[in-house]
Amino acid sequence: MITKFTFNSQYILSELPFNDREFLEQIMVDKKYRKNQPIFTEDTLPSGIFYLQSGKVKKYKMDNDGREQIIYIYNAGEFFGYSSVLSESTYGDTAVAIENSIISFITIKDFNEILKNSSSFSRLLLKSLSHEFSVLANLMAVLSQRTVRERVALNLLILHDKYKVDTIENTQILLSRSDLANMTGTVIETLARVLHDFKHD
Amino acid sequence: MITKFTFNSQYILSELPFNDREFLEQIMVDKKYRKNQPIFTEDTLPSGIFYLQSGKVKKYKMDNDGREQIIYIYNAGEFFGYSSVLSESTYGDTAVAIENSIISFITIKDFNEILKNSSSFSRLLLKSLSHEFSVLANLMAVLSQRTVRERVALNLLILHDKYKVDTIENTQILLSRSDLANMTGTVIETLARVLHDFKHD
DNA sequence: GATAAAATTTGATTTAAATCAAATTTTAGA
DNA sequence: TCTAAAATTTGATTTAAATCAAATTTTATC
Repeated sequence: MITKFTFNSQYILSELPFNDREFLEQIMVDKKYRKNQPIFTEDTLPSGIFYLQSGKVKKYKMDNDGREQIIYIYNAGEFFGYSSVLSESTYGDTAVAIENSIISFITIKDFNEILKNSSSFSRLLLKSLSHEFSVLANLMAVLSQRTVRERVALNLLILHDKYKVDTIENTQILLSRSDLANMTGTVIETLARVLHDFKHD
Repeated sequence: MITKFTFNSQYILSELPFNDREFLEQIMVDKKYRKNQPIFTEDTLPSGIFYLQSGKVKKYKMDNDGREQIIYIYNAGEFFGYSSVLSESTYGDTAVAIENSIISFITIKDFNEILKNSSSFSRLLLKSLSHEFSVLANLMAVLSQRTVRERVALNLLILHDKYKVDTIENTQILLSRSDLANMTGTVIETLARVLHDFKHD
């Protein structure tokens, strides 16, 4: 059920043939990002794609009034920022590290190179992107049809899954109220009230 | 601006190398669909992909209470239903013809064949799918951040573009109130009121 | 460790939009 | 063309959630 709301590009690296994977790992360049540090910004041209080695990254769209709608929160092992490169357009959203993160970068040139040479890679990307498309469609339906309470509950489930470590009991969701509100599509006051109510259950 | 909200897979056919296009057009099988006839249904397994020769098709998700959220309305020249095949999953939504339509069908077998043999085709699909992903992200932000009035106005612009014929003046949006409401994420009563208000402007 | 700043919670009020209900108009079928 | 059914509009009311405001708690900095 939760898979309807989570991307799964993690399998790209693991399912890639050895040679392709070797090449990819050689050309990736790691960089550390501190919490709150931007990775790319809406409406700018992409210079490559990203692979999240560790940490968490939020991707959001900002409206005219400065309200942000979080589209997705990426977890370790996921590729991101590739759809703008593939569609040959500017970034449609902004990506910011919400924890200290280590992110690998692959230049457009290298990305196109591997895309050209590896049909496995492009096939895996197509598969991953198709799933991501369905996730956004599911999120769309939730945003328009479910109440704030239901959306908060769903997002807590999704986040629990993303933040889970060794044992389920130890899972802590280290996310600000404003990020959770911006994921859910509500304001922080309403979110605080809903969370308060949930504690009685 | 409107391009942020419209798919553009039309270019796939036109940009395809001659041989690939020939092959594709040979294997496509046309079928007529009457208004309101379903094309595929949520949670069923895909047996191929579709190309809309003429007419209009809505794709929507149904929630438990029977409310539908329209994800997209396809126009002539667009491919659809391919993301479920690519992600190797069941259909995440239901497609229904909202006008009498002619739709070409390509079996999974043939689709995978051309995908394997034509790097142009897979590259074009990747490009198209990436754009479609960004469209859904944009729609998500609109659904969560804009008022009903704003969403209705935006959807009228989008539909005007989809329904436009020879001259702009002749454009008629032949879409039921309930479909427009389900696109906008509202109920028909509210939609009727908003449209009433718009007529004074 | 004290203090300021930021984040979160709680309270009161407003508002946009849904719901419920009924009237009117349009469409389709006999 | 008449009639019934479906679609749309209009009206009254309710409700979920946003907004405005202030208090409290947490976090970061000197």
